[in-house]
Amino acid sequence: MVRRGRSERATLADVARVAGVSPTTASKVLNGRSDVGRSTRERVLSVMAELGYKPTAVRHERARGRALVTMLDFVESRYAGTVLQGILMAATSAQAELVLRLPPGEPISTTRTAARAWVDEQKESGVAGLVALAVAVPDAVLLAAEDLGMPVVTIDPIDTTESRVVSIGSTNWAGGRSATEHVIRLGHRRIAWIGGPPGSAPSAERFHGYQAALDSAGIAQDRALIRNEAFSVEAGLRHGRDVLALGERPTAIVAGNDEIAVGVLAAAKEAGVAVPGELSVTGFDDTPQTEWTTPRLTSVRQPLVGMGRMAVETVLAMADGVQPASRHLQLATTLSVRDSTGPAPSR
Amino acid sequence: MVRRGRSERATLADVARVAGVSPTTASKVLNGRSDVGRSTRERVLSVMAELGYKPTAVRHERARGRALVTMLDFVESRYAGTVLQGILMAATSAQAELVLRLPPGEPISTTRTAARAWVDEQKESGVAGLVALAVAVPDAVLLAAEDLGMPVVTIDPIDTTESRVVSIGSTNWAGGRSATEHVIRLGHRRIAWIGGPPGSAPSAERFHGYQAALDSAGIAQDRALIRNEAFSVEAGLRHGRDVLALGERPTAIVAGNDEIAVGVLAAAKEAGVAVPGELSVTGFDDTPQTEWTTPRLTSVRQPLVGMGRMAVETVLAMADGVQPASRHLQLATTLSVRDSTGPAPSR
DNA sequence: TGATAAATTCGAAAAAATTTCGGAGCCGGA
DNA sequence: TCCGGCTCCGAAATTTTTTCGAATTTATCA
Repeated sequence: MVRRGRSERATLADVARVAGVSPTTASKVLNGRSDVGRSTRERVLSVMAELGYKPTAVRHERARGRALVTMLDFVESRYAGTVLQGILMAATSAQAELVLRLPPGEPISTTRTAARAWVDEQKESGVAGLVALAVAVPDAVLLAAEDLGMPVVTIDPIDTTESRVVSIGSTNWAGGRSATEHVIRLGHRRIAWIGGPPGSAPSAERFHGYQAALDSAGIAQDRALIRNEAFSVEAGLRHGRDVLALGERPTAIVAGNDEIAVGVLAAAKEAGVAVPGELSVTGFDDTPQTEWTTPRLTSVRQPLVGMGRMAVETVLAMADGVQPASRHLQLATTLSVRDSTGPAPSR
Repeated sequence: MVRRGRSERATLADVARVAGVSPTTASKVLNGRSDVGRSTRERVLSVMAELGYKPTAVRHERARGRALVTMLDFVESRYAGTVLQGILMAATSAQAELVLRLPPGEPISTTRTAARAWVDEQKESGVAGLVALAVAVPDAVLLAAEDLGMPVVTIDPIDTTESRVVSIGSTNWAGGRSATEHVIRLGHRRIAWIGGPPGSAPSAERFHGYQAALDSAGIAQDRALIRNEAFSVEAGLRHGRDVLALGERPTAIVAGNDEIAVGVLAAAKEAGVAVPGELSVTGFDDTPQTEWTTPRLTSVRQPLVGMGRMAVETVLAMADGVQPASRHLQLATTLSVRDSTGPAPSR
């Protein structure tokens, strides 16, 4: 009366029969009752696994689709929004659920066991992998994830020293270099750098690209023309004023991101310096703002959507057991040349 | 055989008897099956509450945490990003999972049964409610959600005619009115309106606020000064040029959003019209751009984060059975006065 | 407009799962 | 050896869920 062709699903009674116990006992095992002997419990459990028994009542069929957790701090920026768009699109087309999370707080990020419990919980609820967006994923969580076999991919990690984690970024170095080479090709020789916070890895990488371009063009670096403070309009404005007030002022300024560049444009306007006539300015990120600054801003475009997409694809592949070709993937940047850069003024 | 003194707990059968349905139906209500009529469901639910029926075995957890689905089309805008930030924060503090989704596609949005199956699926995977962000939620899905008792809240719904759905917005009308009143107080009398797409509800509401302010100040509307096309810099630029080229040009322009306002500013600069000396301009949305336009843009600030937060709180409350006070909630806007508005030129 | 198909809604019967309660076996002490 | 207390299990009763078919309403088409 049981193995009828129709009923594909194993029932509790089937499990009980195979395990040689009563349905009652099987039910007790399922519900974690205490009045079941250890060996009996184990036998029942193993039969359940074998028959693939699913508590009918517990309709937690995660089998439908995989879930993916994305951790991020702030959505409220175009950067995060755009990457998220890529993540969302990729997740949708891979038929994976996308769960958003703030990074875990205190106890989890520090304690080893708490982290492990957290990851375990994620796993339990069907999460196939983690995508961390521009957050400092704490070591504890990473270790736990690794131990439990949950793939983690970070996008633009704050702290890139951790090489165990798969990370995805754009070629900040190449981007910084291409922006700088662009103005060098336009004849500029006195080129300032105004970057983001000294601790920021992306900012540092972009800066190194700037340095590399200067080096290979045989241009000496001038300390006075190099600033690193913050990714903000205010910082750009302040350092822009500063740099333009120098006795021998630069003819080009390479900014660490678009906001800084906007600040620089404001400083130039203040000082009555014509852009691009007397000064060329480049940004980084190619945010929509670049289209309606005056003049329109030349900027390095990061493949933000592509980064999100790549992160999802990588995580899902890892969940399937495919190791990525490289632990650190970089997508190419491109330079969007607009009106804020021009030939160096002849003097 | 039922009302035994010993068994204090009401059983499903008791509920069914009191509600005048079969135990089968009561069970279906308990499990959110779709084949129960609306009124029957409500009756059973109320009897359950009355008798204090508790599912004997608190069906395998579920207690872990609630999940919330947010549907959105595009994350890649500051608007969506900011609202999402509020949603994420509120969801986190309510210990709810946040699942992101693109709006369901073809078969689901049209077919009745497909929509119902979709909602059912959501429900089974533990989703407590739906938040739809600036999307046109198809009727089919809404109906299905309502039938199955899944709360839905829309934020800035594209199509506000649907009054059954709880929606959250900002006071577009009041915002449009306050911006217009602001310039009226500054002495302007000839005030243009450049808004978004004619079909857009928010745009229309803002426009009506503009009209109301003119009316109560006793200023006649001038057809030539009213434009509605698109929420874009280009549209703002084009109509800005147009309006400024009029014989008797306006001394103030109220724009439907910040992008349009940016376009207007560009048009004014082109035409050599001083802002705010000869022309006052207001935007709508208070995006960060407003801070670094020249001059800095006066704009209506929407409580975007608050809207996200409110949506989550409302949905979760509804999931707990609390009906919202109103089916359409509006959060107040405030006017951020900056440098792009000034006294009307005396002539 | 009428007929035909499809869908909705409900319940009886059957199946599945859980709880109650009692009993077998197993100590250890009297 | 007998007794009380204990653990572990299952039969029966109870509760819940599922299946499936019927009655009714709604949509669709000729």
